[in-house]
Amino acid sequence: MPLLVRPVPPYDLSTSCSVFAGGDPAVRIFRQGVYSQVIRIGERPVLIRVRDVGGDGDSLLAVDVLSGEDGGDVPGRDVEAAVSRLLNLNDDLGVFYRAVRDDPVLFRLTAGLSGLKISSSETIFESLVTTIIEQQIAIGVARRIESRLVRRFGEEIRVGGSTFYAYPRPEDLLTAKPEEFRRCGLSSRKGEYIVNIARQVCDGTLDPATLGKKEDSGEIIRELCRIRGIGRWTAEFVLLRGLHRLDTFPADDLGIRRAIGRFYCPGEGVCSPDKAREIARSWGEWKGLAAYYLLFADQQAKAGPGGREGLRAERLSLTVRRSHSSFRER
DNA sequence: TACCAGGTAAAAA
DNA sequence: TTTTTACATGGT
Repeated sequence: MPLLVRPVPPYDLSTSCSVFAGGDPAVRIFRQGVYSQVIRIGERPVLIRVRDVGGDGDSLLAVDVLSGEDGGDVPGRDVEAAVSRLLNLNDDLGVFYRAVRDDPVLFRLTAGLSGLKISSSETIFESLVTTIIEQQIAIGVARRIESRLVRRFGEEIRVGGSTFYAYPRPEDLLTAKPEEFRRCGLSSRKGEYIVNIARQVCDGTLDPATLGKKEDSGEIIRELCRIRGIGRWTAEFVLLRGLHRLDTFPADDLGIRRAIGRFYCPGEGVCSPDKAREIARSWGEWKGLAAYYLLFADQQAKAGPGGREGLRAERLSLTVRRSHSSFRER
């Protein structure tokens, strides 16, 4: 019997998880309407499979929880909390849509992407590792390197004759050798950064939980930047994905600047970080989520209306657009 | 082949 | 203080 979870509407699982299409089936993937990943409940790794079984317009998620061969049951309430946190099911997008409805670009994009919520990393440590891997290289390349890393260092569980991997914890990476990172395609220097951070978490020098509770995002960014391998760009993405601070706006990010250029200054190419900040000013506490929508829309536009992805996305936006207006009122 | 892609730290100027 | 450079892989 699957666990049923009702997201705060609007929510669209297909759109929100489409970034994981083409992922590694043993690590994290969205395929045929099902999102699957190994998460930890307490310390226990379990495989979750999430699909939408809701009727017209209203999303209702069915979550199958599959333990490894030696495992027993885990509390449904804990799974619900973990999945809600991972997919940010309790975010109220209506508040965001109303906040940016006077911005013509975002008005149009949020209408087409209604129900798109950011997925979070399971832990702050995970978001640190992910974002370091992503530094400077193309996102697709980063994803493949990360997948090799998870397979190499993550705890494995066997479900139905297949193997799946949990994301490596700090203690799983403590003794990793530079050449092991190299074999995964990661530079040995990035490997160094990751092991250093793992060590700091294990010996208590760095306490992600305490860090995450700080009210002031700027203070967290300054603190993260003191860690070797973490610059402002990395810190800001950790705040977005690891701490779900949706007001964080990585203005230096090339992808975001390109997306803003495309939608706000057509023909001018990539815009400057200063210009990006200026345009983002009116988005208030929603700068980060707005940037995510722009990145997403930019990717769609790049895939092109003729491409498979483009066609799929267009069909999707047609089906969700019908229900969009109701979340926009008041 | 060469260059670039959701940067960063360290060396050089 | 500001400007280069090395680093990694894979797509164009």
